[in-house]
Amino acid sequence: MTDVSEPRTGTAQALIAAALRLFGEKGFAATSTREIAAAADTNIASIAYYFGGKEGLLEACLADVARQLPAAAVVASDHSRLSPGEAQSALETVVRTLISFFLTTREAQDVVRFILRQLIEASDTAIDTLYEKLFEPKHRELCQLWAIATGQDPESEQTRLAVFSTIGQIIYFRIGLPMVTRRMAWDTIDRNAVEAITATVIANLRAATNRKPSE
Amino acid sequence: MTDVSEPRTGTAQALIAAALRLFGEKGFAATSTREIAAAADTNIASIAYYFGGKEGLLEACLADVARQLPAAAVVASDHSRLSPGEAQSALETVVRTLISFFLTTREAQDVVRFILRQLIEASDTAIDTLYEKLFEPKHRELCQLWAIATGQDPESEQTRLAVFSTIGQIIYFRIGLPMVTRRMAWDTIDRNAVEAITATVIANLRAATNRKPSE
DNA sequence: GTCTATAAACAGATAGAC
DNA sequence: GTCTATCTGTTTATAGAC
Repeated sequence: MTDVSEPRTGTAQALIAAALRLFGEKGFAATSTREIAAAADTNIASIAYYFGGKEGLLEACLADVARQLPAAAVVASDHSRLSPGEAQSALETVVRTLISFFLTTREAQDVVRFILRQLIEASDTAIDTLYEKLFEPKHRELCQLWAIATGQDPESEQTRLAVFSTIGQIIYFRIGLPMVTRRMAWDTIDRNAVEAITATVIANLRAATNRKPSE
Repeated sequence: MTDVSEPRTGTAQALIAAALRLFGEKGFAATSTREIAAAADTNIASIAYYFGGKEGLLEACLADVARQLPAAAVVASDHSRLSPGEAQSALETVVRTLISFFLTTREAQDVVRFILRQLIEASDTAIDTLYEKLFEPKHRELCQLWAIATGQDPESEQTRLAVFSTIGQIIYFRIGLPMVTRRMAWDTIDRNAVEAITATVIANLRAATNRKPSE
């Protein structure tokens, strides 16, 4: 078992990719090591060899996600000099990017499913990893944009919760997608569906950021 | 194995209650029948006897939830005669009820966890059950209230998605609770926490329903 | 209806050949 | 590093006594 902090290659990487997909699809407990090994086109013994066991493979998946994803979700390089209008635009861009990432990006689908599942079934330590590496920095960034756009305090309770409620809508449209598609009578998530969802969330965002700070 | 459509008693009911809790806590695959039987204070053979197997017990849990929950989540008896203001009030009451149900109701916690988990890991048939019995009727009701409050068409794409985004915020505050509590530095979900979340969602709701129909 | 004992399949981990 | 074969424990399901 090699260092957890550096990227993998070859068989180890194939195992992580396969595990990420299968853990996301069926859950950790429901996925067998035999299945993972077969999907990675190797043998079960290699899981113990590289990761010490099934549990170690899960941790490696978490580490992999925590390392790769922040780079793919850059908001902006420097917020401090933005005008309120620019901050609002930046917020809307983030919303658009996140929605299309969550709903359409093929390559990211495995990662998204994996993360969402971890959110529900993960242990405290796994959640700590996701929170510190992924969630907290991103949320804090959005709070700063929100503050510039609205003139509020970036770390006020109101701002933090408002950002959560915006993120929440996006995440829900992914988690509740089976319910949404049935209710909307969509058979696929095409451009129009994504655009309709985006329009709804952006409209809510605008309505929320236009609120007076005193309200 | 008896009829799935009628309520259970005695051992069968104890098994359903235990399974509901354990499936919700750990997931279907990670929960063993031994564990369920022990929690229900009976033997593993009784699961096969009453439900035909572990899978049958899951279906019985779904049926149980689908039968019990709609009764506990009544919105209003008759919407048709409400004024826009009354409809708005009814919407806000639903939001308050749902948030306190999702975040604080002790007795409902097992059911909530079970449903949220099913939403992610369930098979198509399980999702169909949840959708038809639980989700669709409730969503349709809320769309009617939304329509009265805003003057929009209750079945327009815009209305249906707006209702989804409101529900989404509530559901997310439950699913993402581990992240929310960390970010908000809450150690428990007390009255103040629930009130802060409620205020955020209600403020978003008001901002959304005040939108012009043409927008 | 309830329960014990057990069968048959499967899990994750590992020893050891190459 | 890779792989097969196997060990050991656990799983669900079931047979059969009461």
